[in-house]
Amino acid sequence: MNSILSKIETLTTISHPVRITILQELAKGVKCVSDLQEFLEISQPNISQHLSTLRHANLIDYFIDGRLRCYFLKSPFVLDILDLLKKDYPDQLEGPECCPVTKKGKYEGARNK
Amino acid sequence: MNSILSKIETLTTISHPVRITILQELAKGVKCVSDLQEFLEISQPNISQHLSTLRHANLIDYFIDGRLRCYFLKSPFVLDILDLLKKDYPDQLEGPECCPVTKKGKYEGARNK
DNA sequence: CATTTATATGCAAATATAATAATATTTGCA
DNA sequence: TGCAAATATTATTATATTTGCATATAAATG
Repeated sequence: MNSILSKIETLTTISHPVRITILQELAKGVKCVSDLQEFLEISQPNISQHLSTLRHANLIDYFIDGRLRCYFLKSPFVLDILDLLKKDYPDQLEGPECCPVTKKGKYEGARNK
Repeated sequence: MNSILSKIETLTTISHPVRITILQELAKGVKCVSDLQEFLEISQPNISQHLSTLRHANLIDYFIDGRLRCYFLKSPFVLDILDLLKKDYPDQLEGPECCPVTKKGKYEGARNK
């Protein structure tokens, strides 16, 4: 789980509004499927599918309580991502002032974008 | 750029090995397309396509130096994500010990997963 | 001005993803 | 046992993404 590639796969997996919402809920605590149904305006089978996707990506797991499946968050990396989603950002970084150096460029200072 | 939804879109956009590699390079400094060609083992048109994707997502921009296009990173959010990609994580969070409370569960302690 | 270099664009084929609908599985309880 | 609740699975369809290839554009060079 620490290779760049597996983290990119994780990003791919979680980059979906429904799955992010599920993960945000699970970050608050254990939830069973019907708890999640109250938050999500999609069908139960669709929720199950998203849960299955997240589980196969090793990001969540569950235990069983009777007929409930109680899901919880398993990935510390995902927790960090969720934090960044809450964070506030300035619109954009300042671009390089002028004369950046790349291998091929001479860059005499013109920035005629 | 500060809504959760636009951040999720950003995640979707960057969740691709080639695009992450491009962004990591740009995080180090300005690069023109042919600089990037040395890192990436894909065709030039394909690189241009990824750059175009990133640019339309407002994550990078460029300025022109002669026939070079000098790309740079524009999104502070992406910088933070790139940092997380380098970070080291424990394999997984500890699950809830027992008896978590959800709306519907009684959870008398059994954790017969 | 023709050619070369750097880069972009458009389109088609292959592939992946998402939502939906229908059905199945498991458990609790009467 | 049998039924209902909670959840999962599968197939199907619709849509999006990725890549390769051919071509286009724009600036520099001879």
